[in-house]
Amino acid sequence: MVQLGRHYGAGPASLAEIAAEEDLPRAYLEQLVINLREAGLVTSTRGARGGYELAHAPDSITMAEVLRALEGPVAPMLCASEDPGHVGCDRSARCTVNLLWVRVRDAVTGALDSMTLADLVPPRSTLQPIPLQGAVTSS
Amino acid sequence: MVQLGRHYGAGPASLAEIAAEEDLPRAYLEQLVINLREAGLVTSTRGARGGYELAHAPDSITMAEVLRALEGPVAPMLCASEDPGHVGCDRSARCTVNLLWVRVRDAVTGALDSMTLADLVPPRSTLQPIPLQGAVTSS
DNA sequence: TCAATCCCGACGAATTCACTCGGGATTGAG
DNA sequence: CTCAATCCCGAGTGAATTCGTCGGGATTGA
Repeated sequence: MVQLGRHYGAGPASLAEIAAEEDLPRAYLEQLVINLREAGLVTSTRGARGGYELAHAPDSITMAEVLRALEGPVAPMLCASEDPGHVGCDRSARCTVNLLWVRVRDAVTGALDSMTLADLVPPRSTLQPIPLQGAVTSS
Repeated sequence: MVQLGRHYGAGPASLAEIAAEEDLPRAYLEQLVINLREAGLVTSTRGARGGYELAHAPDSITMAEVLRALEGPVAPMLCASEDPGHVGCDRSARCTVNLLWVRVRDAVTGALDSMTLADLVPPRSTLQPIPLQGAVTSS
């Protein structure tokens, strides 16, 4: 997750922390992170004070990698999956629409490849601290 | 559907015909075509010998129009819908991932806009008649 | 030893997708 | 005029996917 990118270089982050910051159930995050670990994108440290860390720098991890790890091969339709071993649909011979999906798929992967985790880690300077519409202003 | 593109200029095609050629249930096609009609992409003729026709030339209908008619506004995630009146997700303020989805969406619409129905009507000369692997070869 | 943390498999509810069903409204042909 | 072909329409169903839960086991620093 993006949260991990923000946290990069500060040691492992526990799921409990991330769950609190992202407001998502911890049990759910566990499932997601399993895929990230198997894809080699994050490393885990077990035991007390353990947690997860990015396996390498945020700007060397493309969103395509992340998405593939979380949701499988990019495939707008099953007949246009990235996975070379995908099953062709029965109509494959006459189905010209496949061309369309392949183009869409390439457009998507292009967009995903062009962004890295670092692009989504908000530069602190330009990001407002979310003022909660005037609740606790110091003025 | 593409089938209608092939049929362009030959008078209305009945759903029964299309269903036979595409090997899809007629009742299902009815549902799809309703959206195409409401979007002004096809016109219908009722009564005996009626059917559907493209409302204008295949090369003036982009696949983006077709897809929007059939599946609603392009939206890889609900927080990045084309529809300006979409609901922002609760995290909208701090969620930088939105940027990613908007880019993906634009890549997709770009690809869809660049193709017309005419691109998917197979040029007869280059399309094999599907030989059914050597069943009736004349050699 | 103990508590924090990761690890893992199974389960469940909500939503979406592809498709069916049954019947009504229109209209050309005989 | 009548009839059959065809479009029109809303409701319903079954499977798959997505998002999330639950309970318990394995590791490890303090």
